[in-house]
Amino acid sequence: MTAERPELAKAYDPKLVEEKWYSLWKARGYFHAEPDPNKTPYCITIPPPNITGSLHMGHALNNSILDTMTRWHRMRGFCTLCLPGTDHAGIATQNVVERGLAAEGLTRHDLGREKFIERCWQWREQYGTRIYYQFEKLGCSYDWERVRFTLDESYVDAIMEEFRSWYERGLIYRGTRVVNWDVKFQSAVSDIEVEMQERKGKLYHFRYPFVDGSGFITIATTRPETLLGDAAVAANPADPRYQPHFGKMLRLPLTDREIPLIADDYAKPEFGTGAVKVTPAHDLNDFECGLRHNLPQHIVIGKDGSMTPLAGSDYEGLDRFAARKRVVADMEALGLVEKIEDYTIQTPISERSKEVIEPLLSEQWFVDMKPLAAPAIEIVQQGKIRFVPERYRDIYVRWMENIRPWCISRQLWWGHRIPVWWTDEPAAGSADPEGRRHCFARTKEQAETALGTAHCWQDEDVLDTWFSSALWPHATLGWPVNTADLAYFYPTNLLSTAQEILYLWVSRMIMTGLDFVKRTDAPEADGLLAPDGTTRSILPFRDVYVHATVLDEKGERMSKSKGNGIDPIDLIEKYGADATRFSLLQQAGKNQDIKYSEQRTDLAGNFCNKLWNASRFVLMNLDAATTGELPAPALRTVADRWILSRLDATIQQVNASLTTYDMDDASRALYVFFWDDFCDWYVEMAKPRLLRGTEEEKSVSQNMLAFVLETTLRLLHPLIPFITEEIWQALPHHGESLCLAPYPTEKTDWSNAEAEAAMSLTIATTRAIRNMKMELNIPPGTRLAAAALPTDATAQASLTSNADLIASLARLETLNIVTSAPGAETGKWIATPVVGAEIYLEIGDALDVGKETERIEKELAAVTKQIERSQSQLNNPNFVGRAAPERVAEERQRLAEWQAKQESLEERRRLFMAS
RNA sequence: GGGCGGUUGGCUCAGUGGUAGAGCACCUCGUUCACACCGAGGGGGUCACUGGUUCGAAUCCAGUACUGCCCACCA
Repeated sequence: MTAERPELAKAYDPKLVEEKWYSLWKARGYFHAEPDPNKTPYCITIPPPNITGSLHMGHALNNSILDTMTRWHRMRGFCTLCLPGTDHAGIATQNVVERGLAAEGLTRHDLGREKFIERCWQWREQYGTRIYYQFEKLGCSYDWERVRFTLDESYVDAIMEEFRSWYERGLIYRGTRVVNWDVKFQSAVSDIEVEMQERKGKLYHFRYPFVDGSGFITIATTRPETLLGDAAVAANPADPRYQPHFGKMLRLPLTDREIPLIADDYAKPEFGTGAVKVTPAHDLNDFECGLRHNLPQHIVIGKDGSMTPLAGSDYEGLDRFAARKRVVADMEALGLVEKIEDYTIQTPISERSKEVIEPLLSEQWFVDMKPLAAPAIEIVQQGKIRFVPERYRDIYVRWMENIRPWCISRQLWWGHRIPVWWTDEPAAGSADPEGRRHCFARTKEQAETALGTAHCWQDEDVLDTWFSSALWPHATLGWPVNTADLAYFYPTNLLSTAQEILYLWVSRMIMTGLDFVKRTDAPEADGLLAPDGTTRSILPFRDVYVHATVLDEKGERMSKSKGNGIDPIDLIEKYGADATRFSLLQQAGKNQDIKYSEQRTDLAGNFCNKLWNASRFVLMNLDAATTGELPAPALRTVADRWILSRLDATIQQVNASLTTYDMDDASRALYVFFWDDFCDWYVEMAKPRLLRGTEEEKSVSQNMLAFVLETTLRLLHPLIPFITEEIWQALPHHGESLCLAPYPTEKTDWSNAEAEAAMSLTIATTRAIRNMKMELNIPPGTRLAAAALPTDATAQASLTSNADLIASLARLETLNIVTSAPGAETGKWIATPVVGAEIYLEIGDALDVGKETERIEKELAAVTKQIERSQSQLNNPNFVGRAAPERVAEERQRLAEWQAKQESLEERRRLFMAS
């Protein structure tokens, strides 16, 4: 308990509050974690943002969630590590650096590989970590002493080990197949980095004549330029239109080639003419079809997107789109165009360059994913990795079951160069004159030894960025070295991410984790028994939370090109980090997307302001002797017992909601408790004793307020860390920072049904009186006398003990608890029934018979409606016979209450009619 | 084409079998002791549609419509 406590400024200014705390927390090392055998570990390795990135709304949402979970566990006493880092982001970074070069009129080839990579590093030094500063602004309590980057030396060791292992096991292999080719980067990109867009195009119907002059076949295509690479025309074997012609040769127009008409069930009879041209080098389907029929693979489009010599001298060197026009024109000149239709084409676009992807036959490195996917499916099906929301589990499994080989080579410079060395000299003693061989090696020396020759060179390509991020959870903790961190913090607890990288990233982390991290003494829940039967393959994380996508207020995806993005840093500047976090957490539940509007943050800021002002009120009424210790039960008023009961319910709700990642429920529970229960009722009920009570009453009230507020701040801190710390420091408290204060846990002895019932009668009575005054336009300053006629002994007791309280809340002169209705003959009072009592308000000459009759009629109508509903239910023999008996009794009770109310209203109406 | 969501007051969303809710917006009132970024009171919804299950459906089931997202090699 510190005697000297800082004071709270009069007005809440998030900027002043937030600036000082982060650096203090960081300097004191609260966020740094070292393995502690006396504690349970809790670990998150945050999704590493690209070094090209700056904070966007998705980051803000995800990191608000991650930090809330981190702070919550730290306060609960876990040894808590949240490890930050960044991703080198191959294509994205190369893109920005090349753009920079272009501004200087240079290309990467002007610099050469080495100099270019130097430029990338410079860029990374300059801008690559600015997002860390933005995380700090958001309040993220990450361990900055453990920052990792995917090109760190130790991280590279992990990637080399991954490659070596898969290479030696034959899982990594060299293959020639059609890949998605990005002509701008001149590199392969993965299926996942290709987005399909609907674009307007044409469907061209071309005639291919038979060589023997017996007519022609019409085929349809959206890419006429690929005609030049056609190796066959296929039709379905069951298609009677083509059955007589299978095996006949066709003359491929614009070329001197003859191609066969083949039978393959990949051709669908119902589409177009039922005949499809086959271009094995430029279409994945055609490629596979070509393999089945041993067709030649004519590469007619080159890596730069222009036509190759194989396309013929008329076309060589033309850009693919120019070649398209030229082919159409030439076909028209030959009279071989049957028709051209408008057509919507699903066009593959490269996510990074936005260029149309060219499917292209090329030689690449692949990983065979099937054997890696099997355990990754099993562990999820066994429920050892929990997906939240659950629906993503099935989506994951379905995708994993259909997994395809992963092309991991990229023809880029920025990234991890593939650790494979080549030579064209035959191995010693080998009879094979075709000596092209390769081996795994990290250095030329190793390669020379392995290949047995000095004449060798390293593969030019680099690895797909996701090849490195796939190792994130274990590689950041030290793998392949079995460090103390890895032993203690792994498996990690939570992976929270956006749904679009479920496959790209999450599934691959699961596969690599299970494949590479194995332990002999691991508990069953941490993994799968490995094939050797003595070790267990360890899962990388226990929970996968897939957060919502943040859309704009119209429900559209935020994007730079649309210009509808919101910069979270602007929000933090304007409303504060606490309001920004709270507004996002309030919307983060099991929903698939969030329609965000700035108004939400403004409103969350109002909540912070309310918190500030209510705290200021409490603080200004404390004195030096206030300890903030909970007063003994005998000293607590019914209101005190009530607020503790509400507080306990809130503690339980918040802890339960955080366990299931229902941030929205946790936020709502805290909002309602603080604003409605604490501010609107408890503080108002505390005022008489706090401001005008005896010394003892005052002291109990001060300690109650300080205690409840301090507990509430601890509950709120993981969500809104800055403002809660600022206020907490000004309150009586234990410890040096709220970051390290214990998180509230349920206190079942606070739960108090009796106090809740008594307070709900108090609140209902207060509302009834306020309502009567308002409806009859009684000037607010008027102090009236009121009476309450309880319907039973319990109500009698609680009304009697709370009479003064109600009088104060409802601004009455007095509230008398009576045993019979006040004299009806005066006609100067009005009444409202509540559950448990009849409330009378004496308004004397202010009574307006017309208005009062109107008020009674309105209430009667509502009551009558309820009675009718209730009666029809109770008159239904099926309901009485089949519904649960408690339910029927409850309905009877309810009906009785409505009827009592109706009776009293009718009685009142009669009196008014008479007067 | 396949899969998965959503549809509740003017707006944004809670509510998963038993009396339709919140915040904002709207209307009325309020400058005495934290907060007008506030307080008090009020109006406003046949819970998208159709059918089914049930004593009883916003809630469960089937279908329809609209809408969004993810996946996919139909020329």
